[in-house]
Amino acid sequence: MERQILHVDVNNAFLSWTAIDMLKNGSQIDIREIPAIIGGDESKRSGIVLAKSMKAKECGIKTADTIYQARIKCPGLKIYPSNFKVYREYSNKLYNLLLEYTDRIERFSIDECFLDMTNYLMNDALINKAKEINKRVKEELGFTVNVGVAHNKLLAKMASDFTKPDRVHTLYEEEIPDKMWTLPVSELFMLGKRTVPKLYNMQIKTIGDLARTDKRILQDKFGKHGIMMWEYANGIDESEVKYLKEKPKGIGNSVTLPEDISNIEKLEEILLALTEQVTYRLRKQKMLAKVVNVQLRTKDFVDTSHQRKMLSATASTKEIFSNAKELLKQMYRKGTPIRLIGLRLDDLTDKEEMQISLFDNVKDRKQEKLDKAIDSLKDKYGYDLITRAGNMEIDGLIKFRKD
DNA sequence: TCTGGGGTCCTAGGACCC
DNA sequence: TCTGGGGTCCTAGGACCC
Repeated sequence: MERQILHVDVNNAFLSWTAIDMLKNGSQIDIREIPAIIGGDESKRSGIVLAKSMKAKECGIKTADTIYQARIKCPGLKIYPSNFKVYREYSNKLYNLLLEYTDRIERFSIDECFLDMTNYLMNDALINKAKEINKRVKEELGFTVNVGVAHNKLLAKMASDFTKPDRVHTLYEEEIPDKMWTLPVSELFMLGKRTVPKLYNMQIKTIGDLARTDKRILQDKFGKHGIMMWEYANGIDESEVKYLKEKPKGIGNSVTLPEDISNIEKLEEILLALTEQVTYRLRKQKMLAKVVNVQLRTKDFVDTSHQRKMLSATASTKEIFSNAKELLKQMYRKGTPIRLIGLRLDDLTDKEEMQISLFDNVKDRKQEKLDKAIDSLKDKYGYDLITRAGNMEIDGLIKFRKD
């Protein structure tokens, strides 16, 4: 049976949401109407463009440009900081409105949703629903969305990416040659800046070129990725709308340091603060982790990571930190200036499913109680006030996250 | 005054086993 | 004297997404 899928994509999400939040707080200007961006903080060495207004886009500013580059492209550019708390709020408002249409909604990111409307509607009725969503979001929530209408997720997503803002587009199978094959191959979902030049060398320049390429040639050159890109180019995608909330597969946190650090003791202190934050989130998920991963980025942007599988899954701050510390020691070359340090936990399992380990001992249980006690203090008095690193300067680097 | 942070999935090579 | 081969697990790194 043919499926009916919508993809709802907020136009310039971070910028639009910042704009209406500012207006709500009495701002006289609508930053959607001027050359403006949402950017990181250059003084914290995270100065990149997160979102741009149409006028900023006309200057040639692209997402992930450095703010430095953006200012050169567009003198007089206005720059505003991001505020994820606000973004989550508006994202939830959108989600709640969409729930009136179906509960089969996959929140693909903070500003994108897939809706499975199969069994609800025929083509024409669905297009009307898409138009209604588009109109209602604008009138009731104050920002605009693009809505893509198709028979699978890939085509719905490609459709919502056509002309912007505030539009509804369809992409049915018979429309693929006109609407999709004519586009440059770089526009295809999952084709990034590494793959596109390789395709260009093979004289594959449009999505149509890719669709007409022998699948086996792509498989030989790109493996599984090659099969996938061929299928996508031909509009084939059987993946389901994942509307049930899934547990995370990994949890991590990393920081770009205010200045490069070449001192392992200092790095360890930051690693402890990261461990505290990540294990706190892990425990909130009621999960245990088996794999610990430490990432370093040098001042020259060389990334390395080392990971280790522990003998048993754990959520203990102490246990995970001791593993992380050893990984750091093992990979850090003395004197190397470090720009970024990160900690990730992978191979997560639900805590309930864990058997009581034979090696479970009094000491471990004591640690668990300690973690629990600290977590509830954090819940009660605020995350930042209760940390083991106990160093305000470092604690300030690691942001509290409410997942 | 260059170049974020949080994820997911895949690959390739080595170790080890039968 | 030549040098199996499949399978799994582990680790490091890469590609892509928003």
